[in-house]
Amino acid sequence: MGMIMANLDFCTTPFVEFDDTKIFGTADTVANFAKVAGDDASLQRKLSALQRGPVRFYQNNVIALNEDVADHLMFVITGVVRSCKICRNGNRSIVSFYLPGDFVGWVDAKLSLSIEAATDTELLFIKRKGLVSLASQNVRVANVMLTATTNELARAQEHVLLMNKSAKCRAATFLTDLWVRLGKAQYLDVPMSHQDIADYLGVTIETLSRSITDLERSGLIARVPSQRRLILQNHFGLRRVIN
Amino acid sequence: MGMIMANLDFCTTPFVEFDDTKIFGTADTVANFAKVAGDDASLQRKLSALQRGPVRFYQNNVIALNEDVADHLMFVITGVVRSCKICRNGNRSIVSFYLPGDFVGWVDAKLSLSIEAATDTELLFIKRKGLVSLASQNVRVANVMLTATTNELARAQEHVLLMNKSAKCRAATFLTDLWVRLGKAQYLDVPMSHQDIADYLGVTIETLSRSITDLERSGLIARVPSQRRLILQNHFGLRRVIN
DNA sequence: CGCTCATTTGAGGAACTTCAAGGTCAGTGG
DNA sequence: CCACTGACCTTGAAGTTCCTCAAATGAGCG
Repeated sequence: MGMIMANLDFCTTPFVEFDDTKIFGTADTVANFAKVAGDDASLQRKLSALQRGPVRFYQNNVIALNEDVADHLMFVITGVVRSCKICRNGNRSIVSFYLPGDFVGWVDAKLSLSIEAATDTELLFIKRKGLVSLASQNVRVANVMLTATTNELARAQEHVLLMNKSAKCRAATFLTDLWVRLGKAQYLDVPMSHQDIADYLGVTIETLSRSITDLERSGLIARVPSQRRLILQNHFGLRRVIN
Repeated sequence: MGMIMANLDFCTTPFVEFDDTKIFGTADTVANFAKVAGDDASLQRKLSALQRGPVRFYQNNVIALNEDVADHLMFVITGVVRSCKICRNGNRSIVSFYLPGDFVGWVDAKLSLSIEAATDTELLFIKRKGLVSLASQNVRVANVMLTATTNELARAQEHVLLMNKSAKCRAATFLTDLWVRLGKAQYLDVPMSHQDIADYLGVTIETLSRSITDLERSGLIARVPSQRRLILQNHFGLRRVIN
């Protein structure tokens, strides 16, 4: 089964695999936590003993504050999850988006982020300690955990790099990476709101809008009216902007 | 032994501990990789079999390109290491600083960063595969790895958050966190150059200089002339700026 | 249609960068 | 001891990017 690990947000290189077996789902589909176990039926049972759910959340529901995730990790099955922080002056920053196949909640407490549903979403809740102790008995589980954390680390580092670029570059990078993650389809249907994207990219919604309009005027992308749907037209040109 | 895990860069909450035993060194001292093993002599031997070094690098030496770190992880014993990227227009971004007790190189390949010595430094090179397989036999090693990666992830996420603040706030945050990490001594001796700090904070060196001068004029910090030495005078005021 | 919410557009202002020059300090050689 | 040098940091003035505030437009829905 050529399933792809949804390694998640949008400033990162496309697909990540664990071992030789690609696991989890693509971004626009459904991920399956049991696949962490591969064909090992006994391990599958142990894994499912750790999980609760799937639990459904609607757009903009708060799923957890990460003070609360000390006991549980989350696993995204469908939809998009965001982790964000609102600081005293009212500004919101989105630290990360999580797509199907991603684990949420590696980082507990330290920074107090809010885990929220960016779209309607379904999640599994997984007992953290159980998973950790399973990992110390099973190489496959340990590797999945290490891969998941280092992948998220890589994405966070790319995010830091992105914040040093111009607004237009940030927008072009975001859209291109999203398009790649969603399987390079003809149309790019953006699942999250402009406000979410703006808060992720560290610009205002007005600046984001202007950046996208700018990309459109340059012929790099086109918009299908009346939907959050785009077409990336000039990949070479986009690559030039991104760099 | 009340040793503190040097969890590294400067936008993060102060001290992180693993298990009940605090390991590694403080930032201004020397870290010891063998302490990962605790009192287990057999494990200590296995760990030291994986390591090469310590290897010494001088300031601004390139230690590795992270395409090269597929086989090896690094462990900082003394000094400060930076990971950075220079993009086509010549701008340099520093993604992270690593202090004694930190592991460098969890993220291989994906984003092509350069690992460099921000000060004179001593490193251990550790066989990645050996450590990973050791972790699947030993809970303690597995936990150290998970803690190290999630700590670095937390720092990277704080870094993202920091990039959405004003230049003055970024500078105040950086200096305060650095002061905490260095043990809250009377003086804060900044180990890295202003250029490095500026590239880490995503501002120009001029803006950084103006921000620091501004903090000084407000009486929040004071400078000891002729050295990279500061005194944080008004912690309450700094906290107000940081937020 | 009329409402609401999301996005777009415009004009002015603030924050930061760029460019250019000056200052400080440690090391070096006279 | 002093001048010279180079690395590093600071300061000033002008320019650019992005933000803020305000208003208009568009999309979805009863």
